[in-house]
Amino acid sequence: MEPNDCRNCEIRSLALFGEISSEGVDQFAEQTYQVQYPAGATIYEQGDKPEAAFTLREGIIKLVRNSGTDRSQIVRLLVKGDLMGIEGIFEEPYRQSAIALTPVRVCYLPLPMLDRMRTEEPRFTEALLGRWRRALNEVEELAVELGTRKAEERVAAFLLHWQEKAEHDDDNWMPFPLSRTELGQMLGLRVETVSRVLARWKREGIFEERSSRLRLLEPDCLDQLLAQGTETATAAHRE
Amino acid sequence: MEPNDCRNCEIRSLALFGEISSEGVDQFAEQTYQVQYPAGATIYEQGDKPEAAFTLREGIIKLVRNSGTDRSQIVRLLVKGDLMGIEGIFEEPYRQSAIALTPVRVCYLPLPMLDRMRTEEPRFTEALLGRWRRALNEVEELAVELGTRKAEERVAAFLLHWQEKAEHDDDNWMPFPLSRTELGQMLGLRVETVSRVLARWKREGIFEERSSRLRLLEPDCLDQLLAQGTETATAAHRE
DNA sequence: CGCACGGTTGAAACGAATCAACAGGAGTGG
DNA sequence: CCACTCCTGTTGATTCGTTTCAACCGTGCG
Repeated sequence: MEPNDCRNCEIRSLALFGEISSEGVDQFAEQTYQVQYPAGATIYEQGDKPEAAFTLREGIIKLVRNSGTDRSQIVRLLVKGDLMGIEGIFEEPYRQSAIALTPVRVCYLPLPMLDRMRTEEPRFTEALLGRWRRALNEVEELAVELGTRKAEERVAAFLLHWQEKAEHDDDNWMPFPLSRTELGQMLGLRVETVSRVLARWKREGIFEERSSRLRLLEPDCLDQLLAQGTETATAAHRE
Repeated sequence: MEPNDCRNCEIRSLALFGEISSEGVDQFAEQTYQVQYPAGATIYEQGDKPEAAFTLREGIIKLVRNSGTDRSQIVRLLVKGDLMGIEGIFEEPYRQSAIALTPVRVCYLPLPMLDRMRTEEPRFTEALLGRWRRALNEVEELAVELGTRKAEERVAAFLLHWQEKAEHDDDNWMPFPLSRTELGQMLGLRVETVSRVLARWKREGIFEERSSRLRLLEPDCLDQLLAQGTETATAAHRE
């Protein structure tokens, strides 16, 4: 819990400060703190009054929206460099809960500091804009999957997207910290459905899994599966 | 197709310029134009290279995302004052197609002008931020509906939300310019399913419909329907 | 007048949810 | 150290909801 050296942050290029001048960063750095949470911890809860936003430095976080239903929906997965909880600068309660899927390290960015940045650093607002835009894009994509694809396709699409997004190390092994239930909460499916699909694909050698990591062996297989839903779309371009 | 008097625009309080000083508005006003489109017209198409953004002055527009599938997904409905196509200022192709559901009037906001505004008017970026934030919120809500609710509930939720969003005139009649097919494209359902639900509700006197307008007679009925899915959630707050 | 299109309805097929049971591993307490 | 429980993943059988296929109606339009 001590002030950061944000100027030399190893993920600064990814993070919010990456888009702000080094001198600009320095004056704010001392007001931020790094915090760690174990897997399963709640960083903040939907509906709570925000006192800070967070940059994710290490680990993976799910943003969960609870809504009326007994089923909750994961609306986004965050990886290194992602920003969360920034809705606070609009005097708005947190719109989702942020829950660690792995042990995580986050930067704690107090709201008053962010408010000052917003007025003093024009680039800051620009940076936020870019983030919000990308977030919107991701959620829209999720909505499309949920609205137009069936179970198998959703799982396939997820795995392929996730491979892009998550940092797959040396030999295509990527982190896969979601339980079957959670994957279901992301894709609008029940545990059993997810389990069946994955179990079958594992048998068929389409991917392998080891201690919360996963590797696609036949990504083309999944591509094809998605392409099948597409064939009419490529031929006739209307609907 | 002649320059606007944006300063005295009757919807300025809603629109993008509402958050910018009157003097600021004037210097940009002469570069904007009003354009009309008939129902069914495409204002812009997903994937195209943007040359402008648009403010919707009158009418209703759907934002449609085409994705791989043969089914397309409506990701948002726009009403008076809403902004669309602003992703252009990031050198990004349009992410959805914008299609008029009714005859519409829009303001044409050329990209070069918006670029200048972005650098010269700090409040402009702020204004965008607010809009992006609200859009994200809406799409997240859509994703939750798609992921967690079944057909009937989705339709009910839509009608209730739409009543909030659309301007219901004197006696609760609201515009309802969507075909059953389109409502299906919004809610991830097929025409027949939507039709069945609505037809039944109409028989049961839950709402009435007249020439693209609709009035809820028993909104409480729909509320209850949504609440049923909720009961476990209010009792036990986890899942 | 005939045709196309949007909405409606029925019957059958299909996909996913639900219910139920079990296996394996982690953690606990005797 | 073993017995027990709890939790996650798996699998099967059944039920339920939605899609699909098909037919029909009414309306607007060429």
